[in-house]
Amino acid sequence: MSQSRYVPPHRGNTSFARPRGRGNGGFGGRWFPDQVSPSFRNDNFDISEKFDELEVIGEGENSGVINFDAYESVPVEVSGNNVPPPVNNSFGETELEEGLKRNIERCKYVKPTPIQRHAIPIASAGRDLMACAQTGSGKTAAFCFPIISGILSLKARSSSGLYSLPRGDGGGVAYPTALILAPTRELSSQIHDEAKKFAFQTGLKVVVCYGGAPAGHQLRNLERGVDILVATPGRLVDFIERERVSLSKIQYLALDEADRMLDMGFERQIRKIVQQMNMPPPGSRQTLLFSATFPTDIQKLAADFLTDYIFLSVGRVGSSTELIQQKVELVEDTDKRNYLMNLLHSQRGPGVNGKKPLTLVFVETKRGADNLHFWLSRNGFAATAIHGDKVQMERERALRSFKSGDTPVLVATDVASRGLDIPHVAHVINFDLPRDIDDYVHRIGRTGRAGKSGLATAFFSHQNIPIAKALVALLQEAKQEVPTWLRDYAQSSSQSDHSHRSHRYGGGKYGGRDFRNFTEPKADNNSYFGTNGNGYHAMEPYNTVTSHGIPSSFTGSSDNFSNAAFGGSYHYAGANTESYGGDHKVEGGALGYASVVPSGWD
DNA sequence: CAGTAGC
Repeated sequence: MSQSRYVPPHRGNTSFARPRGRGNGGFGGRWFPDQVSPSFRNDNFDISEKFDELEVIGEGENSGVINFDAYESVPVEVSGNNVPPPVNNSFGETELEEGLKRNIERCKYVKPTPIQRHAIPIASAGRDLMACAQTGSGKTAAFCFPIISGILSLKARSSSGLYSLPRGDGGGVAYPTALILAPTRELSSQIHDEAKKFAFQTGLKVVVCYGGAPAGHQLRNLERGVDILVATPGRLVDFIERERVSLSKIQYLALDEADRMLDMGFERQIRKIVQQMNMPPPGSRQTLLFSATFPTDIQKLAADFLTDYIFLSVGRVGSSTELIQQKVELVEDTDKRNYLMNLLHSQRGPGVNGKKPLTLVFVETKRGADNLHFWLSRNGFAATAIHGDKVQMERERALRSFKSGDTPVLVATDVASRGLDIPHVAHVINFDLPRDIDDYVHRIGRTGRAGKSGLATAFFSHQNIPIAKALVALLQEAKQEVPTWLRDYAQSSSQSDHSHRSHRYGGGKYGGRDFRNFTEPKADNNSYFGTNGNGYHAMEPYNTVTSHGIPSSFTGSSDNFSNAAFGGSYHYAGANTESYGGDHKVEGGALGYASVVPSGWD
């Protein structure tokens, strides 16, 4: 086995060997003892100094030690054909390239999070993947590691003459090998920072492109060569149309916040980039989709981009949230400001290390953000605001000022709701609740990251009745207290989950279910479909899928299913992870069809 | 309807 070959990097002295890791990954430049994870309090003090010593690029804002205990008992669902087994307890077991492993070690990530344990072997095996995992549980590394490792091994082979991987061709056109797309500029920037750390001294070049910043600098970076391009859609399309970037050599495509990227407002751009800009088709590239939420209707859209993919869900979709204490208060619009003021006053005491606790306040509109920011400032609160009508410099300044604690209150629109890893956010306040419950999940996920606890307070007004039902379901799922009045609203409202998407959760609310398992017609003699109850069906996780051939009823029925594979599936509770494979039984038969064999990319 | 996203 490859793990016996793994040789820890030479500088791995034992004082490093303790669980620590990433939120969304990062180097611990600053680190504050974690009030809520006392189990690690005594052995973390040396993170930053060890780190700085290594000169590994800059300051990882998203530093942090993972409280692994918080993740030990999460449910996992995996389905698809021939699912590669997870690794257990260390990155040493993975088949990642040595250069990357060295950086992982430098990052002090000694132990993969659950999403990493499962996703890395799947992605390393070259499989397409649709993955759901809680906010703050380490998704960025989960897709970055296999991509970086994969490119490194391609290059290794290339030097022996097997592959030719063009980078800038001298004609001013950049040919990235991997493309990572994200829905906001700040998130792209964050992913870029992370990926650079992971690719440190490997020779790989990571470049980021997004709007609102001068194009010249980004273009110069592209000209110097790019292996991994991180981008937001608009600027990328611009560069492609100007023929400064070509996607014709793409072998890895990752969509972070994938459901967002395929939702209205982004879907067309993504389809254009992926399907109409010369990118190799599914089967000729590897596609990785990650998010904390993955509504059924979006899963169906996403299937267009994938081939014989594996669906992976770690923890309830839209949940991590047992770590986040959620409160819902009945506050009418006219009372919100006073209520907020009281809340902020009540938490004015010194926070971690004498810093004020950071509070992130979400509002519905850009104008609302400005108004509330102004009002807070006038009332003596050091606040700032971020939204899409601000110029990029202001956006970045606001974020920086919030992270540093200079302005411990940040008023934000949904521009800040997804992916941003801001350490030490103690409290997320939904001043205005979003219309979509998934947005709520992402917003509160700005706290309670990397296994730490957090607090989320929502102001529920009359206008929010449409999401009452979904909110109650979510609170129950996360084992939170549900106010009686809210339960009443939920029962009285005829609204189902959403105004126009009531079917989105298909067969299982928040279940992180693979839609292929409950929307497909049952295949005879394969009773495995539709057996997903609440229990954990103990299953043999791998080598269960051997059959081929797809029922004719599947084949031409829908574009959405053209690439889908229907295969084995397993669930288990995290309690079983340590003895993985020991106590699982085969769940049932499997069916699938021969996957498209990758046939090169040009 | 809001929000994100290029000049």
